Amino acid sequence: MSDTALEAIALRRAESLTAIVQKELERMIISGELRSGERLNELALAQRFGVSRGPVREAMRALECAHLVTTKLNQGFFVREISSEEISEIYDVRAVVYGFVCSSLAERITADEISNLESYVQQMDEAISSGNSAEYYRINLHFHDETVSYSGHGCAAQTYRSLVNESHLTRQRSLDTAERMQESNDEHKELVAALKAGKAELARRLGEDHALAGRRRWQASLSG
Amino acid sequence: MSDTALEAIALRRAESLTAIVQKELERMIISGELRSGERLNELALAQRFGVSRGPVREAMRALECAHLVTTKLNQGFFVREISSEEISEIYDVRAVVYGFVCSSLAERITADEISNLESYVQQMDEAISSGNSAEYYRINLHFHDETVSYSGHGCAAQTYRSLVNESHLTRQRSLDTAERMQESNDEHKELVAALKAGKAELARRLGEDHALAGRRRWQASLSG
DNA sequence: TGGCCATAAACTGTCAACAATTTACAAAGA
DNA sequence: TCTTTGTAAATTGTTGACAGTTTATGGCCA
Repeated sequence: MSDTALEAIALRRAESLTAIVQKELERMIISGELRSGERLNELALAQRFGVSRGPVREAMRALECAHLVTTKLNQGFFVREISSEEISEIYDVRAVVYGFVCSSLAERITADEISNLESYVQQMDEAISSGNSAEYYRINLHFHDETVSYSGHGCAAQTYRSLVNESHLTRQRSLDTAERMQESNDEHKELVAALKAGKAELARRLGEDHALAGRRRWQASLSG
Repeated sequence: MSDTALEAIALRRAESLTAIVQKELERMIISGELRSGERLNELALAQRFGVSRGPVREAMRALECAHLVTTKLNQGFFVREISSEEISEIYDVRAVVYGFVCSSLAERITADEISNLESYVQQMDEAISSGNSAEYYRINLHFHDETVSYSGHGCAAQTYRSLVNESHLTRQRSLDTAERMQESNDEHKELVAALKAGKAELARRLGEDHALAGRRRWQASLSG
């Protein structure tokens, strides 16, 4: 059988409509394409995706469990509206989980991984220099996602990513000034240095503090 | 309108079939009524609950997101099989989250809440005396659930409970010997004392250590 | 003009049916 | 006896339809 035929079969078998719809809805919510509090019309979404309501409802049940949408009986699904208090709480839990991830990582990180992280830090510095906050935001997300990947701790990674996903429900972007971006990236540098030195307890504290500092920057961006 | 009629309407409106089925499936999985790795026949379950396959599938999608079931395309849903490594990882994250919960709680716990916790500790001592490990297990779960409730931290509570739920996928019960139960309850006593004294950092450490000691007891029960 | 009620439209919750795939089973051949 | 192959049964993935609820519309009356 040809490779392309095998690929076609693999693609066909790769995932259900529910999985595809779920990913796309998640993307639309996180990106803000679907706004906070917005009602999700099942039929309209189904037609947009070219599927029936069944897969759409299944996808929404999964997103409900992930706290990205809520449901009211006989009224349907809504993009979750998240309060400042809830965001603040997420930062708390993210902080201790990320602290744990960093301490674990300090004891197992490889030379390649360190150089990757250093590269991201440099790219973020460049993004700051060119005033490209969107680019900084993107690399910053990737930097943290890579650290949790490198930690090799599946449960911590899942927990962390789930909390980050929830955080995206606020459209407030805290890293929008050069000053805050620089502050944040300086913390990255300290953290990477601790990871490189294999100082687990220091990395834990720096990781935790970085998340909590992120909350302070977010809070500052609320008033500013 | 009569009270009973209002109640009936309230009940009718309270939740969807999906929510009811989800709760029941969750209970059946956690209790072990549905075994690890077992395939979940949609039609059979639907008929058992007296509903159609739609609500059953929606419930399973939510449980999939909660990591209680997995899915294979065209093969359906299965109760998640969890490895020792995964259980061990869950203990790690539970530990840091529970440590955070305890430190928060130390700074806000009320006198009533303290006396409740003390009461649970005493009940657990009695369960040990009478050799009732099932009762100990039950109260122990409740004790920890109450501490996270009292913390008032919704996100930490949800995260903790979700992890505890996953833990239940292992049918291994670590608190099956009087020695381990006593050890565990002694830690409870220390923790409650720290909470009572308002010592946040100590409570954090004791909460975290208690969870990690729980893992050691679980590991001991594996070999023993 | 503004509020209220009746009616129609839209939408959700649920179900039953169909198509496609997987699994079980039995017969045929080595 | 052990594969292998082909067929039937069972099961999943998906769809469309129906009932009940909610929301929107419009006329009526104060």
